[in-house]
Amino acid sequence: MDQETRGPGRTGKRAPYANGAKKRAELVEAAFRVFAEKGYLGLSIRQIAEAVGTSHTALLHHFGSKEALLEAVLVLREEREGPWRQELISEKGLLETVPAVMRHNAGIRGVIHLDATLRAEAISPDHPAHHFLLRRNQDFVDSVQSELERELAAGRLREGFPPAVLARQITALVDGIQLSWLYDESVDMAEHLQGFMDLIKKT
Amino acid sequence: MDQETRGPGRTGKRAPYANGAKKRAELVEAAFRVFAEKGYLGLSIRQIAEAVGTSHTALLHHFGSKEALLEAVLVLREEREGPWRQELISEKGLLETVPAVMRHNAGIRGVIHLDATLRAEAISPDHPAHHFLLRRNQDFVDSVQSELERELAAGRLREGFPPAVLARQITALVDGIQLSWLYDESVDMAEHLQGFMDLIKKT
DNA sequence: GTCTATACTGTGATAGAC
DNA sequence: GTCTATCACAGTATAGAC
Repeated sequence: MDQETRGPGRTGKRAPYANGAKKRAELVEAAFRVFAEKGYLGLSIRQIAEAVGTSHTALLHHFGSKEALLEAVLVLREEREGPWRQELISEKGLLETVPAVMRHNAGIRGVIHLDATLRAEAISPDHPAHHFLLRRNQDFVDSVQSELERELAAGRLREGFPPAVLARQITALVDGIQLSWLYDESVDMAEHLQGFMDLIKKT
Repeated sequence: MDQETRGPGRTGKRAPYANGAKKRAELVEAAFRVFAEKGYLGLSIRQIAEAVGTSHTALLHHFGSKEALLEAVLVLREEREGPWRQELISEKGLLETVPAVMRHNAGIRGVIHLDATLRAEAISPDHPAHHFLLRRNQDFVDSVQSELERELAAGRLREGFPPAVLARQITALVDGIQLSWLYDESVDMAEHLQGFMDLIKKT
């Protein structure tokens, strides 16, 4: 949650996670792999700990709660994929990037499953991951919207459809299609997003 | 789940739920009201039982499991709203009905919350409500698709966009926008669905 | 700082008395 | 049909060993 910018703990005493940051990072990494490979099927922290190779209390020592661990996994994913997405956007533009992201997501089912589950669980404002997920979603909407404004200014979009609405539609479509796909993998996520891009493109 | 057509139990002995059906229906009705009014916030069956006015074991006796109760609530909702939706479609057509349904859903937040939560929880195929939700979703996609084909044949839709893809996009958009709205009620669900309808309409 | 051991509360579920 | 125990399991909190 609150990992302020702070150099790798040289002093080794004052700050929490001064040396523990390394161990913590390993655990998140391992947990990420467990989710990505074995999927998210209502795993208890005891099961996660076993798959990762520690005790469940050790996990809690580093993360404080189960939800905090789950959130840390999603943060890791964001850190890992954010730059890659941004690069792809500036290379190929938004209209090609979104379907490409969907193709990529089809390869990390467990993480997408975790994402969908946590997002529904965290609807209540007092859920520990609520604000993180709300912010992440809003950031995504904002980033899509600014790209849409660029495309619109370049004359590549149909007129009369406000980017703010289109941005939220795209975001919602991603969420909804991922849910559909989690229920039935024969749903082609990229195709459905590509279809939407074709709808808003100037003919 | 398996409420076959069966007259109100006259004999009062052989069939399960012969007399219990009345009590069961009351319980579902009460549970529905609890969700619609107080919202779904990780309620335990003990809390639901208290709000409904029974013991949690009585609920389990009638429904077998918590998920079965939740599913029964969604079945009740389907039975209640299905006919209304169908009527609206034949009156106003699909393009006006979908936004109208979103306006209606904005008035039953707790049920929408329950729906979103259960849908994410039931992704795993061995979840008790998995097949019900998969079928309900597929039925919705099919029904939207056949309406789109009618609209297309009537010349009211842009050409080159297969109804099968559009139908799934609309379904996913409904799911995704409802999620967005659960996080932030200032999101206008009807507006976003109306916007999509405008995108696929023939100009 | 890191981890183990242990116990506490609440969950969904089951068995059996009435 | 309903209620009283009781169950195994969940997430969590704390004390203390290394």
